[in-house]
Amino acid sequence: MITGDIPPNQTIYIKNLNEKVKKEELKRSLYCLFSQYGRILDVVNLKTAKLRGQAWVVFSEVTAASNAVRQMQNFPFYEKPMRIQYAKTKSDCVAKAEGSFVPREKKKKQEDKAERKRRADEAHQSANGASTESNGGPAASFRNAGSQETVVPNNILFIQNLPHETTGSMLEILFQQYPGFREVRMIEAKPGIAFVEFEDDVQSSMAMQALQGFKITPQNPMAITFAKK
DNA sequence: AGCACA
Repeated sequence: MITGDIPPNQTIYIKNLNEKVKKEELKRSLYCLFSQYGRILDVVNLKTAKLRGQAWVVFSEVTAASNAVRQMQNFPFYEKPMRIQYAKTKSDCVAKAEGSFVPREKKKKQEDKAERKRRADEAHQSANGASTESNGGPAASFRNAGSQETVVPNNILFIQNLPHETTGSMLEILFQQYPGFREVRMIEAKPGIAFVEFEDDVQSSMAMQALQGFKITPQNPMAITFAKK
């Protein structure tokens, strides 16, 4: 098992990422791709010699991380299958949120010593403002959080809950703005649904994330899932 | 392969 014996963590560690992708694009793509599993607090990616090709995605819940580890395992992302594990340690943004953040200074020598020292300091002077800052990234959204059903990615999206008067060209306007768009297919006999095809799974995932819940009318939030194979 | 917080 790829996760080995690493205990569950709300942060996932991803390796085997395509190192040619620029950092900002990679972070944005990871954000889009993984926000289907839950609210994302942070995405960390460094391009140093030791850390390129790897990233951390911090979820607000461990259950979201668990689903992501299982369901996105080996997902082809920029030509390379993602290898996903739980992170080995707590992310700084999580520690900050719960007020236990200790800025690291030297190496990772004896950090429980540092922890003790911090506690002592706090006892003396109890003025410690824990700042909860969230990093940049596209607008957050969470859906499917905690869902147990297995998501099988597909380059074809299945759209439901459309108003019956929706036309193919209306959907085309919406979906063609996302890279990899191929075509919209409506089923004459079945109003309210449509299929939208992209070149690959990554691109269809991005469009799904971007347009999930989009309302053509106030009563019709789009429900987008991957089409069944 | 590589577990950080530019």
